[in-house]
Amino acid sequence: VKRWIIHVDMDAFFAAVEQRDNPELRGKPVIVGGLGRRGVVSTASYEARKFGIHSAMPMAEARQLCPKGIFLAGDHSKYVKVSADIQSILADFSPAIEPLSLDEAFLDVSGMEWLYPKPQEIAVKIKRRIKKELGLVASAGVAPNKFLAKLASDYGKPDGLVVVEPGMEKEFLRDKSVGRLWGVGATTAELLCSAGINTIGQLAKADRAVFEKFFGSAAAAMRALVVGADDRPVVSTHVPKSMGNEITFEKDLVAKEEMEAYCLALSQKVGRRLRKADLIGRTVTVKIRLASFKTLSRSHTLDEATCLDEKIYEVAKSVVSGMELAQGVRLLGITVTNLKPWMPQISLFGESEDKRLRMLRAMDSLKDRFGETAITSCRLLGENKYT
DNA sequence: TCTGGGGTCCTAGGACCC
DNA sequence: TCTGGGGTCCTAGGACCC
Repeated sequence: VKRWIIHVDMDAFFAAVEQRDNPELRGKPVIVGGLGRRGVVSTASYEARKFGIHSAMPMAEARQLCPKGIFLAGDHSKYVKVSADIQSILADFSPAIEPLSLDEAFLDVSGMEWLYPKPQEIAVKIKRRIKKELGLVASAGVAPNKFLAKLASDYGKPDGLVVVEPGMEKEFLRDKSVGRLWGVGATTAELLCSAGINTIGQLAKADRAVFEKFFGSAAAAMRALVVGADDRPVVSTHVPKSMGNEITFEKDLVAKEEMEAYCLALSQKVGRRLRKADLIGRTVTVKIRLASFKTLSRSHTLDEATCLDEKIYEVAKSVVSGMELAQGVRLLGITVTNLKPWMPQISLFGESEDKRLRMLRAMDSLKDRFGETAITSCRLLGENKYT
């Protein structure tokens, strides 16, 4: 039961889209990310990477490294559209597509030998079409499973196409660092390093007890992964488990009233997204990051699931007002979990809440048609600096 | 150079029920 | 009279991913 999985990953996606759409940016260091005081780098073009700039780096640091760089806020809705264009190209090659983010996806292309004797022919065609039709460069990895395909696409970047043939798994993995393993991040990699384990090859030689110690319940899966075994299927249907929005302030907040105003704006954002997705949720979680960077979360589970702004806000507000905060607040977030589909046929709310839902949906559609500023609640009038 | 915003999954303690 | 054990839900925190 041999599988062939392709992982397609766009090169420097956001920066590449900006360079595509503005020829003056081509060949130059372009950095897309937050432009505010506390912004971080989202994507750096390859020209910018030469200066040592990379994703998640604070913008201030990036500016130090490359003062002449071109710094852009980026345009998320544009990237969503380009992502859809990429997906529709992928859909011409297999119905089994699993997007991982806007710029990468897995494809299961097993059993297509009658059309393409070799799976890399599919990857070549995909790369060619993305280049020709979208003017963008993608890297691809072709392998018997997801883990290897993802590693392979990364290995050839940029403009790469790397195939891992069955039987070559261990050799391909041997010298890769343990941090490349799925689920091994900075914390675990550091622990492994301290134990003298730096490469996947070294980890593969370790005995069972070592895996138990470092990975606990994931030990068995990890032992499979280090020898290149991974039977996770490509799953094309995704059911969201949570939906949330958060904001980091330019200056830390101290006043509770200000925090509550942001709670309202965030609740409205989350509520609208829930309604758009036809979802309702029972648990509201408020996330607060203090000036010290210590992060707190407080959640409350309702009796009935909701997608109404004011229900979410009510919980968020009471949580925030009840907290004793000895420090300024640098981040505030609201997330709704415990989600389930909202059935338009059945009224899940009382009559007045159904009415309120119809009102909110009408406002949603006005905003869709005329823009976010088309309509605002009285509560926010005069305070729209928060939205 | 002080550290974004969108998520997923896991753990562990306590409440609560039978 | 001084004490069980399993299952499930809720909550808080943390690692990890792009």
